[in-house]
Amino acid sequence: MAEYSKEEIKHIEVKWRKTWEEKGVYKVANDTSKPKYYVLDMFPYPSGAGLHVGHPLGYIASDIVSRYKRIKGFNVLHPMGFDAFGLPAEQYAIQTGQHPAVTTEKNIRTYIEQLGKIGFSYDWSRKVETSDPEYYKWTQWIFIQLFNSFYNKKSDKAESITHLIAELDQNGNKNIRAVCDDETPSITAAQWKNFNEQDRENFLQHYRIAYLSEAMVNWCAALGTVLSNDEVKDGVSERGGYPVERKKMWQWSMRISAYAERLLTGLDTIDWPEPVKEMQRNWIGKSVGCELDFKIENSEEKIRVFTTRIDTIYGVTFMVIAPEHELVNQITTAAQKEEITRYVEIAKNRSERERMSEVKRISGAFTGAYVINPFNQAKIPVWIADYVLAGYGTGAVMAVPSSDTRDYAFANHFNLPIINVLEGPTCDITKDNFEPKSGKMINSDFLNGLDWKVAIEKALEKVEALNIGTRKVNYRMRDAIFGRQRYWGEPFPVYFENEIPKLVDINDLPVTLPEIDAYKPTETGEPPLGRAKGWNYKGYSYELTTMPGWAGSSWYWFRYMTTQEERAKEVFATPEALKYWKEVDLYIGGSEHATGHLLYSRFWCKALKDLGFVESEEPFKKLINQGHIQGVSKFVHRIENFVNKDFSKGREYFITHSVATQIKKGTLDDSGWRDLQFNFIKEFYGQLELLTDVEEVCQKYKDQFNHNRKEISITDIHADISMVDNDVLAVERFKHWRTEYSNAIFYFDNSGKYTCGSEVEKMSKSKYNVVNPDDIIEGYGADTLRMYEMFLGPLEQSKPWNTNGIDGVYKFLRRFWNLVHDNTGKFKVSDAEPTREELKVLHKTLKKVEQDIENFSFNTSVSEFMICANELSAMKCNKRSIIEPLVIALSPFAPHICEELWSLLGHTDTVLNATFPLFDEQYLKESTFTYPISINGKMRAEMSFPLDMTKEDIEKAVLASEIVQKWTEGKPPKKIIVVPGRIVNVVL
RNA sequence: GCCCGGGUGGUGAAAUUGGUAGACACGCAGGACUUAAAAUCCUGUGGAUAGUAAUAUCUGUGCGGGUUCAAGUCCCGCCCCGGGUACCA
Repeated sequence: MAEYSKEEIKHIEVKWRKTWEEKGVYKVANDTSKPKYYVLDMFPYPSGAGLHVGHPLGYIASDIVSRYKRIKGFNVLHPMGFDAFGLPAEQYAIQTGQHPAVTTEKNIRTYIEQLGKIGFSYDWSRKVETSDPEYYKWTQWIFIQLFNSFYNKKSDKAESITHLIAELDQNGNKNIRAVCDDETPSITAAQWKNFNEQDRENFLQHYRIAYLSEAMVNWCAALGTVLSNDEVKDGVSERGGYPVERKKMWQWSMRISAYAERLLTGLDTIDWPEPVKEMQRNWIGKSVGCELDFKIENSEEKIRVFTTRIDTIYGVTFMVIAPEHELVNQITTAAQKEEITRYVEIAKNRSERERMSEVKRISGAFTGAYVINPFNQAKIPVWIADYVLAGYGTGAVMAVPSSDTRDYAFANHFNLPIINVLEGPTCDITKDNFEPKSGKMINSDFLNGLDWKVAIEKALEKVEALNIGTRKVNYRMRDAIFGRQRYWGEPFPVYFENEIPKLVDINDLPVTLPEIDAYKPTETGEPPLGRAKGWNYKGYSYELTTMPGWAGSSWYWFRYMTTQEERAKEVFATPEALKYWKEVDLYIGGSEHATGHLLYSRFWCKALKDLGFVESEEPFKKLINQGHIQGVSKFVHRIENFVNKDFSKGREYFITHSVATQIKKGTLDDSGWRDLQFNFIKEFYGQLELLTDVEEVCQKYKDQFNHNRKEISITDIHADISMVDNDVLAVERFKHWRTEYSNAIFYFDNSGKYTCGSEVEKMSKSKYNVVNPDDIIEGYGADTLRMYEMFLGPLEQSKPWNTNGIDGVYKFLRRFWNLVHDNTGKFKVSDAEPTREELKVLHKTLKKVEQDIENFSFNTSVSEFMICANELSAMKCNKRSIIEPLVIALSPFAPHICEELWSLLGHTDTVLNATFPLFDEQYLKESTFTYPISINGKMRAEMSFPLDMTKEDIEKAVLASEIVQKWTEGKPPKKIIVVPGRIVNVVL
């Protein structure tokens, strides 16, 4: 007996969460008698800032689906865990010396506690943490499987490396068709047999799926570590500003390129948002073309290029190779040496992103060398330029300035010739409508007159006939670097014996992270693990890099399938569980993972399937992207160079938002500036000067202010959003928080308030704009938080957080509660027969809600519930036959209040074991429809007609109506369109 | 730069996928209850013009064009914002 008040909400929510836990209602068994449904949220990284209101957005959605599917009769797996390895914890460790495991554990505990308060139906007994040795043991185990595999093109799948070795023993590699490095030599069985152990391993590395290779990295000598592109700004490290150089390093890599084709075609079999599929397709970047050798003039060397447009071969007027190309030094003539060296030096350390994005700044250098066009023996100059990347294709392009815009810009800039080889209305590269894939060939010898597509095929035949190149499918996707020069990651199950990488015995897993004295690289530039004392495998030193962040998250959904008890069985997941759960039915997470996590996970899933460990080819059947909740940051505005420093004695001056904006725009007028001066003086001297008027004061202190307005600027400084209410700053709290500003002077607006500026930014601790779900729950309860986050808008959309509308959701829940509570707060339900109107409201709601959940349109289902509660309130309906089905339908959204009402309605079992009520179409049938009557497409009137009325009758009735008569002025309309059950449009 | 997404009242948004633009909320305004405030309830609310009023007309979905009986929705060209761009997760 109570009102739906703050105290009551807390009481109800705490009570039910405790009961659910005690009864273990969320514990999921691998119960094969029921159909399964696997709902997964993307693994959170437990950051030190704790959970903010952005995190639960997707979790609430997946929880609604989980609860809904459960009351629809499915056995639902809905687990949660933590992607616990990562750079932030390590960065924190470097700064504070705290072991990352300690801070990570602490953060995880906070997350679990915060998640617990929202009422999620997770089966916590299945939790995984990637940094837990019991978990990463299996990550290491998977690495071992991949190390021991190669990709056989004949069977089109990964196989054991022993198959490859057997074949090498027999025939060398002449019959082997496997994915391997480009520079893999051809060897005979005899050669193979003569190889010593090291040669053999080096050779096998060309084939292994997990292998060592030289890869380009951003090396920062001062920090002794490798940096991500993210951490490099303008060629120097973001932290500290130390120089960064591009350097080749031996790194573990994953031969994901072997799976390029399957990753591409697999996209057609999964229900993912089209944009994400598109991004993966672009990332994989399949292009069909050919590789072609150009002989270097006066040399035996050749330069190999890849092109998709071999048809334009007669338009090649120069060649561009990457500054890192291996032949650069060799081919450069003495005269060009200096220029080339200088260019290479500059280009080398620029990031790929910079090199690709700076399209307007054209740069390059001539090597002095020439190659010969194999089709017409034309002599072609060879340039280097940084728009050509070494890592893509062959690192060399045959430039056709008449059909490629970058080549054209380059040719234009350096005055290189341009030969048109295509003719047609859209073939002129200087025109806006230029379309490279159009027209017919000209200036192209035997290709003349052919359509470009046909010409490609003809030219390819010629290439093959002349034996100067081969057809080739190229993928933009490169193999994935799998090593990190960091501490806080999975150690590799690898040690080195005489520089030969060898695997740790499976029975010795896991290789646990050793303790080290500091989380920094060693003095000699080795990774942090180099500091570990006495850390070795049977006397041999371990691999010192660790696995990247994506290692642990590339298989975690399999681990969840296995119950805690089964995990003791020494398997990464039991075969029974894998067979039952197969793959994730619904995966919810951000689209920022489109080309990282989601691609790597698909890759590992396929590899594990090839090796016979799992059943599914694809890990995530359906994917939904969730938008991000952004923060709204608040700013105070500090005016710079306005008051003389000697005079102000270091006191800062903060001015209210409207004035700051005027200063920024340069629209503040003279009296505004005068007020600024006057206010400063007034505040500076306290009450002393109040007797004098503004003009006088300003005149007196004229010299204390800068009157050159061009030198005056505004600096925006973050204010913690907890100190800002409705844009108004609590000035004293701000001064207390930022003691360096404790004696600052504030300039208020007319109403005597200090108004802050705001901006939408990422929600982050450093921007002081984090909103914690705990605070919302404290004020309104978890049910309101859940429904409000859904009510905010479509799940996929990003939006800034604001609590402006939260009262509406809270009021709805209270209204729903009040349907079955009288005004003294007493529970009251009627067993009377429902009216037809009440049944209509019920079934309309059930229909809409079910459809909306199936379409993941949760915001509209919340609205529908609101409409329903409004209508039932108006009818004063408290009938059990109406309320009870609604309680079940609402329970996935607001589980606490519904569980309470369910129990008040007399049920002893949890509402989770109820069955979702089906809607009945018979209550929704209408016999008439109110047609909008438009004139020339503009709605002018409404008219009701029976739904079975014929078009002709409607037409007559509409034309006869007064309103239409008014518009037609008696003349017959040009046309009249009647769409039954939709609209009538009269065209005049 | 390239790839992907988004832009609708003062605010969050909705719109049967080409068919009444602004459902549902917040906010605001007015009213009821109250000694008063809070809470609650009721009414109104895109903008402009005219009218005491019911109402009427025009205008309106980032900007400029187009297709159509009909465009927030489809097509072409721009502008702005967010994500990714290979060691953030």
